[in-house]
Amino acid sequence: MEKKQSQSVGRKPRADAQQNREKIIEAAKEAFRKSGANASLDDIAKQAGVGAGTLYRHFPSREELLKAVYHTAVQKLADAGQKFSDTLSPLDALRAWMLLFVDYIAEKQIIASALSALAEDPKKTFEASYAQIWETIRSLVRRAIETGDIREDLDPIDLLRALIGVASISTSPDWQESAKRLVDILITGSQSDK
Amino acid sequence: MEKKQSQSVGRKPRADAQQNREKIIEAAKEAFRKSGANASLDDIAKQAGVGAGTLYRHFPSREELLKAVYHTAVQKLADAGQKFSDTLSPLDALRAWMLLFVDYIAEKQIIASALSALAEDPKKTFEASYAQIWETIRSLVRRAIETGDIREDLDPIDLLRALIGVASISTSPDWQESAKRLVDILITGSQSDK
DNA sequence: TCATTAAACGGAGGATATCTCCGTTTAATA
DNA sequence: TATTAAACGGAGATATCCTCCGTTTAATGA
Repeated sequence: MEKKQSQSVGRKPRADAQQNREKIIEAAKEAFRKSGANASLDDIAKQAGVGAGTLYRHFPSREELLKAVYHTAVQKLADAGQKFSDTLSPLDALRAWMLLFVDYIAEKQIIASALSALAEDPKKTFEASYAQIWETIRSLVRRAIETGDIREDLDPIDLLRALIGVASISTSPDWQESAKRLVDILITGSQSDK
Repeated sequence: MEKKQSQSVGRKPRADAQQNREKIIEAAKEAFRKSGANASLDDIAKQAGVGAGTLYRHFPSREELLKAVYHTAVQKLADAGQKFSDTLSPLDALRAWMLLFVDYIAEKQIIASALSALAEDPKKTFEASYAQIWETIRSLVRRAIETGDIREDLDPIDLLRALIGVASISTSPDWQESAKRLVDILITGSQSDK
């Protein structure tokens, strides 16, 4: 027998595949934000500069695409937490991350409710992401407590709850502004007494 | 001028219109349950035995139809509360209603998340229904307290929370059974000490 | 009971969206 | 550079949405 199947296990994945995947997710994020969760998939493909076939190969269903957008957002949030930790003071890092979290909630609203409607098991879909976010803020807060910038008795979940709460009320269209002001208040209120 | 517009304000609405409306809601309820919130509207019309035009005249959008299904369910729940009050002992009435509430949650899950995804303002969409349900259980519990069947310090909302909680966990497909067993436990636990 | 009429009906069909199929292109490999 | 398997694109088959308008029918009053 000669070479047969060179080494079918070991061929690098094509670079364009991954790129296209990312372009599609980016276009989808925009489209969902602008047109809601029912945005045309063909349009998203067009916007991303790929054929419909490519979109459907990567994401066989709308649900898959929504999940991908969602998980990408969560991943970015976690990555940003790490980056802020590495480059900013503990307090500034926490503040910066909380501001980012506000944007994230805005993005999430539409995606999350669409996913709840479509997903086989919404619970399972979100579990991993909850954990990731939780871990990120926990780490940011711990760091700020260790340097004495933040009160020892601060429970990180209180911060998340406050932000999510504001977003949930979201009665006026300027809730994002209000949420950002809240971040300052929370940061101030969370600092050590001295 | 002669008769002109007989009395354009005072002509009875046609009986078939209301009937068709109800047939459509019934068919939609089934379809959403079986095929999810994206069930084909043309199919629903067919199933209800009406033309597509009729469906769209009654419910110009999917959202309108979902709302109608939802509100109908809530209304039935409230009506049943009244009926149980009139025909059963306070304790049996409360038990019967809680069992019905379990079925309602099952129905609601898919509708509610679809509505959250579609509705202009989900909050507003649900507010009235919350109030209606709240009022119903409050009345059932008060009645049972007055006859001494239920402990005076029982807060009705605890019962709702417990049931909704079970439904939200809903990890296994037999959660409805589990919820029904819970009803018995709750009823027993809520009775007066003597 | 019957003529009148406005309301309601039905469903064909145009517009739009979904999703597949397959011939073509291209990145990896030797 | 030749080979090849993976990835691509987009035409078009299928499905769904939704409107338009000719037809039917329930209410009314003579």
